[in-house]
Amino acid sequence: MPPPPDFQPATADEFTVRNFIDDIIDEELAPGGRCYGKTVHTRFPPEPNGYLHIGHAKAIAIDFGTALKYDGICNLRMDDTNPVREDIEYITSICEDVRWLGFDWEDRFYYASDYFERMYECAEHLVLNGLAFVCDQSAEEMRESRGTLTEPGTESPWRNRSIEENLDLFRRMRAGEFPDGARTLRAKIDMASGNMNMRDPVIYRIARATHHRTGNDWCIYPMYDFAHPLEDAFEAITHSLCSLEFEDHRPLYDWFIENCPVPHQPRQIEFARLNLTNTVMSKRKLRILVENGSVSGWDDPRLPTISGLRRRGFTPYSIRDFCNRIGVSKVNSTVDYRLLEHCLREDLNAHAQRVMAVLDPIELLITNYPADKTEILPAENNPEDADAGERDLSFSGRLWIERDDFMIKPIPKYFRLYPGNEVRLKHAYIIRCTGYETDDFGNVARVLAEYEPASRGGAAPDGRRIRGTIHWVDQNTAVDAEVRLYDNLFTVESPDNAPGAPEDYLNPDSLTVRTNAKLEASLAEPDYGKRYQFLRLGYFCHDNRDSCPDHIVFNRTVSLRDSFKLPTT
RNA sequence: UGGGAUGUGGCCAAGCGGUUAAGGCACGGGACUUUGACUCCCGCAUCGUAGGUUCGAUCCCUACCAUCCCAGCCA
Repeated sequence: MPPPPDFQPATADEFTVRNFIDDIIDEELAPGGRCYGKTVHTRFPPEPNGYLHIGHAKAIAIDFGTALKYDGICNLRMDDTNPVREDIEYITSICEDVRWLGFDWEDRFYYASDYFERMYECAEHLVLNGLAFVCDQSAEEMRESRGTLTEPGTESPWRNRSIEENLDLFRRMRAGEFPDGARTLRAKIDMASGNMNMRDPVIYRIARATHHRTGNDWCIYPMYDFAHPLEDAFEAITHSLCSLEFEDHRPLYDWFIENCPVPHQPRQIEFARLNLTNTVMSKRKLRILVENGSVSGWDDPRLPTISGLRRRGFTPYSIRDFCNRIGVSKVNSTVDYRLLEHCLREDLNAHAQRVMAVLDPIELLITNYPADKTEILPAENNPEDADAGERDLSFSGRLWIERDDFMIKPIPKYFRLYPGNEVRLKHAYIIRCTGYETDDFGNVARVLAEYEPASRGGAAPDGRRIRGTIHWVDQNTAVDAEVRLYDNLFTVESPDNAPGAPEDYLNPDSLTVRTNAKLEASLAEPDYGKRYQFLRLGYFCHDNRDSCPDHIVFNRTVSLRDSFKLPTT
């Protein structure tokens, strides 16, 4: 598939932070090790039943990143073994997201469903070796006989059928002779195991569901525990990296690898999945937010979905950087979302084009500036990047400035505009506030000031210090726009652990819309995928869904750090 | 006396018997500043607890405590 417009491919030199998985791999790659002489081969195996989120980004970064570190390869594989939950629509979005994140599976895009025939053969092999049996227990009976966490289960009455009968029954299961749920194929392991997964787990169920790829070819489908190790083995995966909850599935993973005729012996290694403060990460909880209208959709910019982050304006690099910085370990943890913001700002600071925009405008009238005069002032595009060049700004005596940048009676340490005070208009002139006008309601409607002609460009001719510099937009050329400001979706750090439901902690101010924003003229044409810094306000990008030339809509990706807090009114 | 795993500062996370116990984020100071941004300085831990082994333990042993995962014909 073609790369997305803001494609930033991941490179091996990004992945230098070592972790415990690398220690294991190093050992296995050494002479005499399990993988001596082999190419490290990993895979990212999403189930196509939902959208990817930043938790997946961590897994993706580990799977693809580990391959990159070792000059190995990583497959993208749709783990589509349960047709009743999966849908083709998710496949495209998953591919798009992985690609956007900067990872490349080249020609190694696979479907678990492509292995259904080989998996079936493995199952027959188990039957033939007396390691699997067809069980007639109902789901309820099976649950009852499974035992509990502290008590062993009891063996199924069908456990000791002959190999011939099992083979016959299993073939008839495949042939569609039995109704859904009537029988299962189970591995014959140990009903007394302390590990529930080893208590004769089901490996095939009967389900007449139309599979998005195999259609109605099958009426039996393999279970994850059986299918996954086989998929890995078929693809010659050396390291099957997954999250912690599969730790106690590993004995079963190994059991299938040992007992099935597979060409390779992959090893499963588990790591802790990502949790982020002030948000939720599970597909189920995200779905609730989408379906109950708490957010506008799966790509709502407040969501930690990859599509939401993309729409919000995150860069792929910042997400990869974040994944590298949080590290990889086996400790359940919740990472402060501010680390994510830090990675974002760091990337954006270096690359975002600076522009000026006023989100909550009030008029500034420069009384000693000729009424019909207009001039063009140069402005640097990015002080962090000398190659970014300059652009022209139009200036006149009638400007828009930020409401927050004026106070009738200044609070302590306020060095913006107030009667009598001097301030610099960024890139333009030094002005002194001479007064203000209010509307019928007593609100400030217009600020009056005089400019110092000799300070063109912003420098004080006598070198005196000007404490405050504010941004502005020329009324003559201003572009109207809607600007959306975002804050945490939840007011508590761990909505997952707080009493009640996450929805009880939704932040009513997670979205603030400024419908009357004024932008400098250079922003008249939408440039999707381009990131801007609105001076003193933060980083912004066009909303990739709603912004158009007739109605410009910007999203605030993240605010600038701000050590000065205006009292909240 | 079910099984599996984990415990290093507010949040992540190095450390693998001898270190002043890395680094990042956050936080608090300060410098610089035509973005109160950026950048730069400074500050910020005795390693879950209790014993033990050792000349010496965050690293080894024992016990205890806490937390997480597992009883889908989901993945």
